[in-house]
Amino acid sequence: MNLETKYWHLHNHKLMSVLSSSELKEICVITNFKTAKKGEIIYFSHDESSRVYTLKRGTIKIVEIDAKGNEIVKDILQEGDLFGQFTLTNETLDEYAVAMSDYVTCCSFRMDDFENIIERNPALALRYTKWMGFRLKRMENRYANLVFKDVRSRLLGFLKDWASKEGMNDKNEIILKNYLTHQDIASLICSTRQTVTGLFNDLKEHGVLDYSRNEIIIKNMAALAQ
Amino acid sequence: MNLETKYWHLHNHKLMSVLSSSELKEICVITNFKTAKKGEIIYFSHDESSRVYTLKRGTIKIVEIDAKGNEIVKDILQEGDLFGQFTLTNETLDEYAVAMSDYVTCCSFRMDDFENIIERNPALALRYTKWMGFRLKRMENRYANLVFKDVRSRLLGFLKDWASKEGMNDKNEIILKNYLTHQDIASLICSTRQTVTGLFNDLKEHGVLDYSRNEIIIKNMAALAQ
DNA sequence: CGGTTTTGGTCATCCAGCCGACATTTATTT
DNA sequence: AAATAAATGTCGGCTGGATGACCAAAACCG
Repeated sequence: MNLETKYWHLHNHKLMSVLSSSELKEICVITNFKTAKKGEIIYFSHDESSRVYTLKRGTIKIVEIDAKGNEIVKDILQEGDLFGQFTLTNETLDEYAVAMSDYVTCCSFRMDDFENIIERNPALALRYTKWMGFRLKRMENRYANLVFKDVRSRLLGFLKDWASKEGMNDKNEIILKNYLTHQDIASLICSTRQTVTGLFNDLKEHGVLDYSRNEIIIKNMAALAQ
Repeated sequence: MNLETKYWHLHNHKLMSVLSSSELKEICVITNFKTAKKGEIIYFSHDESSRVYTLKRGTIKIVEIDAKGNEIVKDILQEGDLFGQFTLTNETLDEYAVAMSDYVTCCSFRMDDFENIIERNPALALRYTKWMGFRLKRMENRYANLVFKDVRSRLLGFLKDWASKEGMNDKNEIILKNYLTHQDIASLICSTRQTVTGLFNDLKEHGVLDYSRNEIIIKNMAALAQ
C-alpha cells in the first residue's frame, strides 16, 4: 500500500484528525496493514509487543480469555474503532480479535511510537485522554448492569444501544442488520444462548420485535426503555 | 491553608511529579481543600461541576448509585488516590464519596483547569492516560471475575489482593488491619452480607484465616490462590 | 452504666437462569 | 443434491446464592 492511501486511512480516524500532516506521515512510515476474512484471528495479545490497531473496514469481535480458558466477548467493533494494547500495564487477561466479516482491514502501529507523538501533540493527548475516559465509563456501566439488572433488562438495554447506534428508521419501526448470533449476544450481555433465544421469542410474542437471522425489527421502541 | 503547604501536597502526588513548579503553583491557586470525619459525605457527583479530588489522608469509600437507588461500592481509597469526575462524558451513574475514618483530608481542582494544564504538558497527559488505562484494566478484571467466578473465589481473590497491598507479615501469617464490615466486603465483591459472613466462618473452620472486627489474620496464604 | 445502633451469626425459603440434552431449521460445503 | 455444519427452539432438572427474619454480641453514646 502506498503512503497516500495510508495517509488517507489514518486521517479519517476521529482520534487522528488533530494531527498535522507531517505527524501523520511519521506514523505512516511505521504503520502496518493487515487484512483478514471471516473467522481469521487478527491479533492475539500474548504474541506481540504493544500495538494499537484501527479498524478500517469490516466487523470484528474482541474476545477476552481468563486463565481457565473461559471467554467473554468484550466488544464488537466497526469501522473507525480502535483496539489492541494501549495500556502498558502487565496484562492479566489475554484477548484476541477475530474477523466477523470478510474483507476486514486494519492498520496498526507501535504504542511507543504513538506515545512519542502524543508527547509532542497536546491536542491529541487530550482527545486520547477523553477517549480512555469514555471507555472506562462504559465498562463501569457494563459492570453496574451486570450487578443490578436481570438478563431480560440487559437484553433490552443492549438492543436499545444497538438500535441507537446502527438502527435504520422505517416508518414506526427500527431495522437492525443482524450480524450476531444468539450466542454472540448472550456473551455480550453475560448470559447463555438458550436464555437469549427464549427471550427473543418472548419479545416476539409480545409484539416488541420481529427477527430473522438477517435482521431485527424493533416494533415497539418504548418497550426497550429501562 | 497556605500556598506552600498546598504545593507540598500536590507535589508529592505521583501523578503530579512531572509538573514544573510554576504549573503546580497554577493548579494550587485553584485548589480547594476539604476535611471530613467518619460518615460524612465528601462529594456527590450530581451536585457539582466536574472536579477531581486527591485523597491526602484517611480512607474513603466510593459508592455508585443507579437510577433505582441501588448501590455498589466501587472502591475503597487510601492516601494518594484520585477520585471524582475525570471523564467529561455525560454521567449516566451517580456516585458519592463517604469518609470511612476521621480526619479525612482531600484537595480538589476543576477538571477544566486540569485539562488546560494537560494541554500544555504532554508528559502529564501520558502519565494520566496510563493511569486511566490501569483503572480500565482493573475494571475489566473485576467484570471478568463477576462473570466467571463464584462468590467464594471472588472473596479469596479479594483477600489476596488486599493482603498483597496492605498485609503485614508476621511469622508465617499475614495480618490485615480490618476497617471493612462484612457488608462492605460483600458489596465490593458483589454479594450479600450473609454469604460473606458464612464464608468467613467456613474459612476459619478450615484454618485458612482467623478474624475479628479489628483484624484478619491469614494463616494459609496458599489457600487464597485461584 | 443502661439504652440504642451497628455488626455479625444462622437458618429456612425460593427462584433466576445455567446446564445438558435433543430436535429442528437454515447455511455451507463437496 | 446430499452431506455436513452451524444456528435456533424447547424443556426439565438443578443449584448458587439472594432474600427475609430473627437473635446475639460489640460498639457507641448520652
